[in-house]
Amino acid sequence: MLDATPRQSGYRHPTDLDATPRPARLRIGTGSRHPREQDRRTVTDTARSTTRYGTRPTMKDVAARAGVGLKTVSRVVNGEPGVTPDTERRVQEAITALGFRRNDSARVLRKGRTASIGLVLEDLADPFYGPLSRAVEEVARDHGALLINGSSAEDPAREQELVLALCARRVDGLVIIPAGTDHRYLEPEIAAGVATVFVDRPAGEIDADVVLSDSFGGARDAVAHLIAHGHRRIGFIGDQPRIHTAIERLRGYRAAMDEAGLPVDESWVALGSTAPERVRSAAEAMLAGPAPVTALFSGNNRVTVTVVRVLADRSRPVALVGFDDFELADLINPGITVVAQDAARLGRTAAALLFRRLDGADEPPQQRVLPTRLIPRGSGELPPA
Amino acid sequence: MLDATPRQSGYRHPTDLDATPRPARLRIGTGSRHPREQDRRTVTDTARSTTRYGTRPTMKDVAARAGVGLKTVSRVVNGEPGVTPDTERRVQEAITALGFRRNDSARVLRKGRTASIGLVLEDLADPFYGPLSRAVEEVARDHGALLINGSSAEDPAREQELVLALCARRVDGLVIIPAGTDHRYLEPEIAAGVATVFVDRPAGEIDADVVLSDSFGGARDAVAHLIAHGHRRIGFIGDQPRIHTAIERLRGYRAAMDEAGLPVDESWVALGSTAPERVRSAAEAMLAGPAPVTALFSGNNRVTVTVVRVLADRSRPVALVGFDDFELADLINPGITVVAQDAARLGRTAAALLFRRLDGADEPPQQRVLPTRLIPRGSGELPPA
DNA sequence: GCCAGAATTGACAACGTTGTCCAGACGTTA
DNA sequence: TAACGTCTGGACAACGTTGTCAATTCTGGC
Repeated sequence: MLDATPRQSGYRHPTDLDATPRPARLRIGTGSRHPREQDRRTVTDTARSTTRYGTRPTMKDVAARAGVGLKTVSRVVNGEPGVTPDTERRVQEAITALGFRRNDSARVLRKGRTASIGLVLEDLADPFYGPLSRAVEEVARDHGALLINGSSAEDPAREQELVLALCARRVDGLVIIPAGTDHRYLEPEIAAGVATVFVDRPAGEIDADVVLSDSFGGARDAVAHLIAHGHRRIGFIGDQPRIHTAIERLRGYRAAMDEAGLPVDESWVALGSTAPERVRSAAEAMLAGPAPVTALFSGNNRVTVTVVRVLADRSRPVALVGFDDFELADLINPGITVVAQDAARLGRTAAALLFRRLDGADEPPQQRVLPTRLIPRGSGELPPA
Repeated sequence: MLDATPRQSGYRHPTDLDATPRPARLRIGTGSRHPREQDRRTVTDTARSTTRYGTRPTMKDVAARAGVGLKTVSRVVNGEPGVTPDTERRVQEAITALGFRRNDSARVLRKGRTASIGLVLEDLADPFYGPLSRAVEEVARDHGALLINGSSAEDPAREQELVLALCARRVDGLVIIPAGTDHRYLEPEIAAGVATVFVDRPAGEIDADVVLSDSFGGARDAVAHLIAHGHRRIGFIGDQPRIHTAIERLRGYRAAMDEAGLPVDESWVALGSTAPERVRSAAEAMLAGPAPVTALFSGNNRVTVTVVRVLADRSRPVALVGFDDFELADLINPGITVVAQDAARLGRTAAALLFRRLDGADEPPQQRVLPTRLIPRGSGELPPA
């Protein structure tokens, strides 16, 4: 696990994300620029070609070409008032001729704001996070900000690495789907004004805004639904117990069983990796033996998919309710009954909260819990076999 | 459509992405910092609190606190040699005490490289792009770079806006899934050394690296597969003709029909929006009438999903092959036969090419075409009804 | 034609970092 | 002890932009 602060020995630039010893470094196409060349800018502007490789015109170049002062160029570029049409035209021509584009790095340095926010999630390739990320992006766009995102791969160390790299880039705010359980490393950042909102799972050991789905309630509904359809032996396969939602959903499962006065055999509960092999063996274990479960509740979309495959291989029908909706769930036969959470809404809500903070809202950290929705499609309404 | 270069009247900062007139601006929590306050840094370091809101310690602060020079702090932070262990320890303590984190904006400005790349795609929420984005991210991570991504929503103006905003941030390279057909606006950027790789669709009007899937070949295989199973009247529903892959897949469709000596009734071909309603009505039109098609070839995953829904509502079986694989395609009954392209591999290939360029590879632009794979699952093997 | 006041313009100093280069401190050798 | 390297540390000037503020040019009214 990386330290939150730089060390000398073995210290790596926070953006040097590669863990391999390979000395992979970015280099621009021109190779390392000899320092003496840095003075090239002082040659007459006619010596500079628009297409000179690896060199970009600056406002100074534009100013020289247009025969105006540096600040005037800045004014034109930023649409500030106080420039005569004639001057503006000359500057515009120079800008076009040189292919100038303002260097936002310098702007950021000067202004102190980056108009960008960071999103750290588990895996962008997961169909649950795509819409969430897109929703955050849209809100950011509405506020004129860009989105930088990174996947933690459910690894706390990598999460921290990413978050700190984003902080070093001076993102204005962070939306985090936490992998780790201790976020005290964020304290100096938050104190320094980086707005931070956690999504899907609460922050660990610090007080911060959180937007959650109602995992407990959704899970309880799901299991109650199965019970209502006559099931007594119900299995639960969930994610690693380190993950908050997994625990909450397990709690919901137990609550529903408890409320119905049903005992829970511990062999009916499997928390762990969502890797297909593990889920498969867990499901098969629950479905074997003299008193197999007659229904399964799966803790997230990845688990559900694997369980569906397992059940497809069997003749005896087994009821199934999955947490998370997924595309085409209605086209499988029977349709898969799910507890749907609205990923896009999670993202939108979190991003809206973030920008409220950035706009100066000074309220205590809040926790928002979004409701889930049970969608019956057939698999959850199968009677016990 | 935005100009490629700044104008005064109505000019918007390239990162001011919102198209609405609302004056949405980022503001940090502390409100606008009065310029006079900028001198606060010269007060004694004991006056600064670690948790002072909205203010971040700089190397200068660390240096003052550790009683060393500025450059020494820089050396420690960057793990450069030439610092005694004792000095290093003092600096480390100051860093920790102040919660210092290097400001990468300043670093970027000084060094000229950002160690970040941009990815512009159509829609992050599309399950095809999630894995692609993740693959690009992984390669970037291996090279110590961060990924900034944006969705163009298939709008050329928005694509350009995004790309130029990324250029203003001085990303080192760009991976673009183009929405537009004219990328000459990128010429100055490429000339300035921004490595650029296009993915999924070729660049318009400029010469650049491209990584594609074999749309033509994949489509031809798909349709030939249907023909081999006895179909003579085959419909094709694809994306907008503006999109390169749509055209290529149509070409593949025609080629297969042609090679089999089959005529193509123009009512069997529908290119246009992939919005569900449109696809639905297109499919229903092809399936109606006295000589309906007996098989459908759908041009991408969104189309396929809608077509599957349409076919699920009908009693007469209709064969279907879809371009793009998707999760659970095997669990629908019958399983959906698809032409699979490897989105992750597209992303990996493109990113690898990009970093080759950044590492100084000086080859002419190249085009890579990745093969597709026909996966028979049942729906494509149905005989004509 | 002259002056006040407004409008335009540009010089300059930050922003926080890193590269260069020089000044001391220290240890070694003659 | 003097002369010589080597090692450490720091002063300083960039990087490209924007905020301040003063200088300059224009305008209109007399």
